[in-house]
Amino acid sequence: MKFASSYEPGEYESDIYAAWEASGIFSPKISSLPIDDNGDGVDDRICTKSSQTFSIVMPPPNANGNLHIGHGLTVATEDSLTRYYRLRGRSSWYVPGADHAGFETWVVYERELEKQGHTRFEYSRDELYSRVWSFVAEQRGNMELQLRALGASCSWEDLTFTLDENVIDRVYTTFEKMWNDGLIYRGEKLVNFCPKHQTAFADIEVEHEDEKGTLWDIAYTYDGGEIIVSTTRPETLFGDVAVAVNPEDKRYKKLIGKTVKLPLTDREIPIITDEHADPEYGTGAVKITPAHDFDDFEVGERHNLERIRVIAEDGKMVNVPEAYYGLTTTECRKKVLKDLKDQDLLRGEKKIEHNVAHCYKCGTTIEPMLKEQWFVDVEKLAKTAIEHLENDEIRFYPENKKKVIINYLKGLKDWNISRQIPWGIAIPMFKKIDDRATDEPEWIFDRRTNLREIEKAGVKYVRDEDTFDTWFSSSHWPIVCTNWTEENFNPYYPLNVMETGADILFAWVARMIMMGLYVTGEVPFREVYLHGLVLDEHGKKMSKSKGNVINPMDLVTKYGSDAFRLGILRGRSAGLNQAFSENSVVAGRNLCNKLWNISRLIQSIVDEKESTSSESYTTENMGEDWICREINNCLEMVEKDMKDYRFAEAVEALYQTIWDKYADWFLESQKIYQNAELLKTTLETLLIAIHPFAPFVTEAIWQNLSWTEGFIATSKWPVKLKYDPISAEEFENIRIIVSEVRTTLQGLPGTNNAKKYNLLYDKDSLVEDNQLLIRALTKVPAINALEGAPRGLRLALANHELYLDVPAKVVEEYKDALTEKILSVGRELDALNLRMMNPNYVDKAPAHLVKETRDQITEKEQLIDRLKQQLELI
RNA sequence: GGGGUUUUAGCUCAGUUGGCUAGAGCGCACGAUUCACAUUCGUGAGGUCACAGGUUCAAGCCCUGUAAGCCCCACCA
Repeated sequence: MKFASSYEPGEYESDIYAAWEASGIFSPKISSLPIDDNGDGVDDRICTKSSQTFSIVMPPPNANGNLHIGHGLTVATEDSLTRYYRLRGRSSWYVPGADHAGFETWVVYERELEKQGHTRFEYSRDELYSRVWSFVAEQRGNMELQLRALGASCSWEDLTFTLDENVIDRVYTTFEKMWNDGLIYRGEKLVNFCPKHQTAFADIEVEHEDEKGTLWDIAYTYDGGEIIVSTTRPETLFGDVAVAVNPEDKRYKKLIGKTVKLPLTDREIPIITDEHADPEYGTGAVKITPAHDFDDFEVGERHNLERIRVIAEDGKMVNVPEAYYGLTTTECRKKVLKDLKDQDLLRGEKKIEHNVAHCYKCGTTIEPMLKEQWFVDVEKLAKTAIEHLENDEIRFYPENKKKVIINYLKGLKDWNISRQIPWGIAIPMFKKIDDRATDEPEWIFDRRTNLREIEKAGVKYVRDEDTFDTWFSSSHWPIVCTNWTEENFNPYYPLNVMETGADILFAWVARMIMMGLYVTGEVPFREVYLHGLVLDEHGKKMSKSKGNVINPMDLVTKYGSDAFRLGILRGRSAGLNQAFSENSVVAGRNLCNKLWNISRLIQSIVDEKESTSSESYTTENMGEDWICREINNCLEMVEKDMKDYRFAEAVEALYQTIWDKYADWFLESQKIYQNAELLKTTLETLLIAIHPFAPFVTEAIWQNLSWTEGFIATSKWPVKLKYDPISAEEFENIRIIVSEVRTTLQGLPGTNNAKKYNLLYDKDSLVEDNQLLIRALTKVPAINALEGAPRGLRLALANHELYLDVPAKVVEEYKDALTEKILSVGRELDALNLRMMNPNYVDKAPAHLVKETRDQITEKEQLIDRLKQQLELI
């Protein structure tokens, strides 16, 4: 095959991915079944487990949607790790996933139904479930194709969908265990309820926003007086069961224990004391509505108060006087206010700013609603998780997140796992409907959720209509993706690393840790790497409403998959929300093209030399030793950066080495002396080293090169190159000389100086021996031995006797620049001398630093001498 | 209210145990040119490291405080 003059990703990427996939190289090589090769009855995988495997699972993208830029970062990060460890020889398993995304998908589907003029209430739960299933099935596939386009080297036959049978099975097993352990309870609690979506939300799914509101003062009367309470929700007064005042509040001391008449009703309610009442706020007296307010619920618990529900799930009034019955909360508020005013009980109103909870999908105000729900008692789970975290069993990147997650777990409230939507895993609980069977428990666990009714021992039960909170099932992710079981040892569990967004640290990571420990007794992963949000180029959050959303697929199409991966990893570090810049993707694209052309050049040299394939090379000149040293340094940096999850730094090191060192110095030098075997080895080394980040272009090159075999994706991580360190260091002198020649020529008056002036050397074997090379790198027309007295312009930085053969007239024009240079070196010298004159520095600083300073002083002094010689030559 | 985090060149970011004469990419300026690559090569100009104190021989880095931004959690009847 031939190398075109530029790399066109579109021509290679899909074919390459298809070839990888067809060859099965992304499947892990170690079976998940027990192996006992030596017949000692012990599973042989146990001893070598951690050093031989690498496992990572994909946070499942929504099966129903397209990938966004955050997924792009996720894949770039996770796949780089996977490919790196695969090259390092580990049996690597990257398990892909798809999320049924319970609520997200439900919202989309319900909108779809509305468009068709239907509502969910026309169908049974089971009908809805199968309808959404088909809906998602139609959409699925998009997301998987996009993951392939990003180069994700995952094991597709292991793709796990969150509604797969084994997932449901595992979730039921856990639930059953929790039920038997008494960790599951049915409780009447206030939940965040969205009246539009008719479902409860976890606290974490609710968004709080500041809003303008009104605080009304209402008079609650008693015989011979009244107490004024302040409220933002007058319509809930029908649910009031008490008025609370602060025990320290002197104003109301006398009223404690009295009863007052609840306005617009005949009911009498007591005046109680509770810390919750803030004397500073409003009138200091607060109405207590346990069924419709979170704080009041707690006050009610403390004082054992009744909970009166006055708002139904559809957002309409119930359990209220006839005149208000069936009104919406808004209508009811109006009427209550009007009626209070008519009865002269409304004593004032004040505009305030307060924080209101909203549904994160539709923006509807969340109604705290009293509901029977399934809860997980999290106390023990959280406690165990904290113990293991404090025991440093999981390493976090960034480190500080460990503290944050422990802090969260310490204050964790019981977990409401019921959701009132059909799209999800059915809760496997059945309620007794046979009242005569009084000895039987009210609720029983049963896996047969495909049935609406079951019969056990002659008693009939009906299935709970609710489904699980998605986090309940996804907290099993490391367990279900690796097919962990109670019976067999699994070499892929715990995962080596969990990679995900820092924004779901609480919702997901914390729950996976609790669940992993509960189910398997082990932490589910050894390390956690959290990435931040990808912000737009101005550092703002991407959102549809702002119109600043960037589609990763557009970038892949425009610049190639590798360019996207290199670009998105650049300038990014763990846990931080950082801006995205298309420029970085452009730089990535350019690097791919550079790699392509480097390979093209090397292939042409190899062809020309008809190099017979031999494994070893010998270095023959300084540049060759030098590049081996630089490549070794680069490998070391990449290895360390990968261990520390410093992807941006690893990419940076490779970029600098490939471009600045390999292409601009080494390959240029190879235009004089060519070492085909070394070129082959060094190219392979660099291609493999950057393969984790740029899989497609490196594979495309690998397949085009005449001497390589197999896939680069499954090649071996390179060993360090052998070289002569003294020779390598000598090449630095050449670099210094070349750089100075270039700089000086650019600084001289006139243009095209490189072609005008020759370089003269005096008794210098380094320059004499490397004339060709220096000429090629500097472009000077000739390099000659100096004859007679020194002339022209002496090069001062390089510690060699070198002169540019420049006419006196030109040097004269350069004089000012030279004088300025002498002054600036003089200033640096002064600073160094000042440091040495400080006795504390000489006494206290480490000896090697003091010596370094002394050496620098000597160097500067010599440099000034040489610069002065330049002046004298004029 | 609690917690976290950021502030370094025009822009986006490195700077890991204090040794810095503060780096990179992009952008900018100047120069080169067809023999791997204009998705190129060479050279250069850009910085009171947010601010104020402190510790130290030495502070971008450590400590105290201030300011501005961002994120998360809790919550205001």
